[in-house]
Amino acid sequence: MQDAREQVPRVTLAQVADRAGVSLKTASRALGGEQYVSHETLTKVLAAANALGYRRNAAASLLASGHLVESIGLIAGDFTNPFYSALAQSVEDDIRQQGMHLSVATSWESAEQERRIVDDLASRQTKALVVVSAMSDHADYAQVQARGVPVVFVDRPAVNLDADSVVFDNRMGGRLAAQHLLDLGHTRIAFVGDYAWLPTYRERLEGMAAVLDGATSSWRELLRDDAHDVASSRARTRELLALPDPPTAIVAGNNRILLGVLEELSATGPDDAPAVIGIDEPEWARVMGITTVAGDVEAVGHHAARLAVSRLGDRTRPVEHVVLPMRLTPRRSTARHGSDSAPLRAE
Amino acid sequence: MQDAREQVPRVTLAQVADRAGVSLKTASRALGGEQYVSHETLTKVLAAANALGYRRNAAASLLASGHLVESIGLIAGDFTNPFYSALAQSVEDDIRQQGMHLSVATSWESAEQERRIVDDLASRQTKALVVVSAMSDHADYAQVQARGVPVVFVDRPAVNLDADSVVFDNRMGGRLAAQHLLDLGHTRIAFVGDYAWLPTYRERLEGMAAVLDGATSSWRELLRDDAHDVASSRARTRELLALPDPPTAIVAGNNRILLGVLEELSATGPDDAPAVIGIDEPEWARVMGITTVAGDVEAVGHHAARLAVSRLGDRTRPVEHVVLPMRLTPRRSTARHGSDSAPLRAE
DNA sequence: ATGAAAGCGCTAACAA
DNA sequence: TTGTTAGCGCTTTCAT
Repeated sequence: MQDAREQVPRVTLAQVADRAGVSLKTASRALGGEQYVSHETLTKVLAAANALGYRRNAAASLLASGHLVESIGLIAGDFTNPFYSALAQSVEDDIRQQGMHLSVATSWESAEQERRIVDDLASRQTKALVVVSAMSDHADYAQVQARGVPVVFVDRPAVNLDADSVVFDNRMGGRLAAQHLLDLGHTRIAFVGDYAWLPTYRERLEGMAAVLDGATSSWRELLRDDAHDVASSRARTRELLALPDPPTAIVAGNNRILLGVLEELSATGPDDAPAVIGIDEPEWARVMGITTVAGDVEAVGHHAARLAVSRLGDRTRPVEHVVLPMRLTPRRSTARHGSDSAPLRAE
Repeated sequence: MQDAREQVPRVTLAQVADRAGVSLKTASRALGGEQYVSHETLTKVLAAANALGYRRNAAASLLASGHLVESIGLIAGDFTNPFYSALAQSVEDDIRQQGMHLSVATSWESAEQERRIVDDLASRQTKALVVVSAMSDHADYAQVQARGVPVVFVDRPAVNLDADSVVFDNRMGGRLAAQHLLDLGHTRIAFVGDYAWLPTYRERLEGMAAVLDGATSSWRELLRDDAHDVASSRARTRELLALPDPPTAIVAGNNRILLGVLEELSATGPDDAPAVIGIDEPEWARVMGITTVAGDVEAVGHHAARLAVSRLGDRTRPVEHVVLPMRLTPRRSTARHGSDSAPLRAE
């Protein structure tokens, strides 16, 4: 199938015009859907184009007409994660209003894949990049910027690079979660987190530490990380529940992890299920009665779009770092003990 | 902010080269990150570019280098809906492997918005279109095809147009749901559906009718449609529950609707909560124990990508219509009465 | 309703 | 390491 594309030495408008026996411009008019083409010529040209398998060269068309490509690229983990798809949606909303397109690409949290995509996107088509980066150092992005492509870092700040960024106040998030549980009287508080190299992970942890280090000694034993998907989160949760003295509360580091924790709890089905707090606000948290700590993802998208576009217009403006607050929404997954507190019942 | 972009009369490479006191090509090399540029020149050029606010014209660059833009466009309702984001992800996977980009755009289920997007995408940048169409007639898409842009219709078939399509066997879905409930002894079966004009809605309904029309007379009174979002779905559900003789089972026409139904049930919290079946398979259905009827969304994406790309290579191949099966996954939301059947407990 | 010529802004060869 | 010269494939005038 790829062969099919490569064998064909790219039919041009000139060839179509030739075959149809008309001028270049006439063929252009016909294919472009302009007016002032007789029905007869139209038919001829369309037939010729079809026979030759003609396809307009977008670059040439754009160039000649003076239109700008104006598309911005979004690179994120994967769009199956509602956090990323919500982000994509809000960036798209903004970007399209400005008459630009949004190209999406998935890094699957791989730094190499990210680098490949950035090269591909930035070096040619894309005017600006919004990226949830899987890299731990961003010095290389300086080249991208030097080539005139602004980069906005989202959810995770840029390291060793001067660039716009939009992130949540993750320390605040960690603090809120920990404090809420502490207030409820929990002392055995577990945290199941994403990859340990993630700045979001670290900051959330720091926030929890700020609250818990003085209050309870055990929590660091109840720390689990590297739970980037549902399966690994379930495994970590299983471990925790199997402990001689299992946690009475679990904080799930993001929505994927939360899903894993809940699946495991629902499968295990202990009657004394631990309290649960999820970081992120997936759409199902409300029905499931899960207490969450989250920021406004839409706002992130809007800020990112705004920063990307504004830098397109003014390259000299100083770098901006937007930090958005997180807030806690209490629900029944952390309701007081004695009341109906189990988030789920067993199968 | 838009002004910022329009005021600037588009700086060209030539101007940058001028200002840096080098040749056009040297400037090109510097900005392009090629080798064979002295550090000194590089600095000069970068400074000039920066001062002028230069940004490379992607179209010109692409054209000159002979590279193809090769991006395909996906138009769907909105990517906040997990059905669409899963679709986007699987199309992106395939498309990127072929060295192409995926551009996404949201119609918000508006035919006019869709038309605008199609014009925008198809007439210039995009090589092929994958669309979940909000239109009820697709004759106009013939122009798009005539201009050499293949269109693949996904989830909803093309009307009055010869085009590739990938859809689910929605009648089968309706039948499966209805039969399952009938087998469980339900007679008051409600259906809360999406917009009535949607082919998916109609077909699912037809499937249910095929099973229920002979078996129970009441079900058509328990039919509600036009529930495209969570709020309207909640409203329809509330209506149904308020009926003198409320349904003992509810089929939710898609994942948004399902969420609404569940939210309403959870808020209302009747102890004799109705059985629930959701059409679609959102990631949270398993934890919540919701019986679902769904097809393989990833497969849809893969087929769509395959069809789009293959038609790029062979325009003469006959149109293909892929119909994918749906299957039912029984969970506790339709567990037999007497056992622990409530899908949720009240707040 | 159709055609001829002149570029769009950039990069690939080639030369220096 | 840098500069010169041709175009890339298409759309725009401006004719006719």
